[in-house]
Amino acid sequence: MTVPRAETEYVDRRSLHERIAADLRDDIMSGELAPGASLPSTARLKERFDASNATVQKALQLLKEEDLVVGRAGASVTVREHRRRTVAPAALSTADRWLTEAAKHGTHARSVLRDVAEVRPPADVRSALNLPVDGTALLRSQILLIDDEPAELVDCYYPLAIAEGTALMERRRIKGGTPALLAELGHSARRSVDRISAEIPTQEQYRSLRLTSSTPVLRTLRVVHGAGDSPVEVTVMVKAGHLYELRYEF
Amino acid sequence: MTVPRAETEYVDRRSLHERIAADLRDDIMSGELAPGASLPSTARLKERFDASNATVQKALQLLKEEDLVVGRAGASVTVREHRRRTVAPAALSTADRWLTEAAKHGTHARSVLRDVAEVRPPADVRSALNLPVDGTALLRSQILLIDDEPAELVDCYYPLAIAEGTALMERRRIKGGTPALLAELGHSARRSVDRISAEIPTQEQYRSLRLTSSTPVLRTLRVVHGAGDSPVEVTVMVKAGHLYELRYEF
DNA sequence: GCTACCTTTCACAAAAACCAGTAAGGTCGC
DNA sequence: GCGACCTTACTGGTTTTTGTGAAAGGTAGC
Repeated sequence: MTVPRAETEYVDRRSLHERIAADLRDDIMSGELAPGASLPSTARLKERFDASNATVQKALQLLKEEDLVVGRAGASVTVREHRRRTVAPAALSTADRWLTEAAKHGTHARSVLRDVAEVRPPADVRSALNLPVDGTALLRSQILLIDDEPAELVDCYYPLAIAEGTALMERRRIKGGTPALLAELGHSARRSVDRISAEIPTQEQYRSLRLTSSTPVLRTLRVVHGAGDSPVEVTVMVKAGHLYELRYEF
Repeated sequence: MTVPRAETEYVDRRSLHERIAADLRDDIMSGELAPGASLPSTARLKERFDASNATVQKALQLLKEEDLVVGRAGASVTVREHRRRTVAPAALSTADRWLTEAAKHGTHARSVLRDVAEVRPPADVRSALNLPVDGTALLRSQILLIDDEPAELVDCYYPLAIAEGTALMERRRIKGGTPALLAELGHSARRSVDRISAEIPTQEQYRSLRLTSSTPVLRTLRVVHGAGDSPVEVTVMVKAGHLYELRYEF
């Protein structure tokens, strides 16, 4: 019968090995533990976190599954090469720019068109498109693969008034990219607004992005405005948190 | 003795009630379930997720702890008012701008100076400041409170060459804000670069921000460049993921 | 080859997650 | 006020996870 005090006693409810992993992960991601460096030994970590051998091991197991560290029996657990993919909004704007960008870094990237359909978009997209509650839009759903690993989910929504009768409605890749096509149609982008948030992945996202443990996702809701500031395209991009970093300059 | 197939069988390893909470949370955050709306009944959720009564309740319990929903016995579990705080980079630049911004929205915000000290900054900050591995910088660590709830951790790092002998080194609030002071010192901001990532909170962050369940955090590493493009200030901002949304326009 | 240090693995107690079912009691439309 | 539907709470029982401690076995320097 423990009596929790209101303010003073605030505890982390995650399991011990998750907490240990969280702190070590931060040391790695912040660069405190650089790639190639060794983590403190199990004995040392036992001390630092006041945990048992196996619990520390389980924490390390999590980091291994995230491909952050490798352990060799007898030697030490070392930090792997893990540079996060930095992506600036300009590079984001089309999947194609993306692909060429990736090629420069020696990685193989490709996008797969998952679905093209007229759907009732989620409420936040709907309001960005100025649609009524029962309004529909054209959805082009893609998934980006880097070295054949799923890396990002991209859902592009277009107003039907714009998409109707164009190549956008066809279930195949747009040659030259959608921005070029939209520009041809007289809807070139004048202004873009990104809204970024960190989310806990849904089951769908978890499976599609092949996430491990409790990785968060980075969600970007992009509204592209055309002439007269009317919305031309709304894109929802969901990336695995540990793979990406967004870069904005101003 | 189950034989896991390599590619096809990829499963979500989170506990069932966490997965249920994740999907419901997405319905709420995307606006699918608007504030005031009722969630499906326990019986319906049991069906939808193929779970038992108690498991569904546990999922709902998580959402209640996040203040996303309220349940009244007999009636239904309804979505609470939860508008996320949207914050644009301009409004971010000083804690003071922040405070006046908050006042406009009828909320009470204040910042507490936690610490002022010369420290060896984390590696990513260090490299942004062009410091050697053993270099130090001045840290001004603050925490932002909104309605007396911790909302954001702000760590500002300044090169010693700039901070030395100025009010920055004193353990008290800067009148007029640090940007104004820096400008006076001849280090006005010419260019800023933000790098945004989603992270799993460390134990420190978890406790300081009073996080619940497995909420991620939104981390912004801002590098402010002055004349000659030399770094004048590096700020690390860590916000609770469910409270914030970043907005960038270009 | 020896030794110190390290990771890894195994056996086992305690805790929790989960299920099925039941029951108490609140809310709302009729 | 009645009944349908709802949230909440509790029981008992199985399975999985979390945690501990000790032992097995690899690595590297001497």
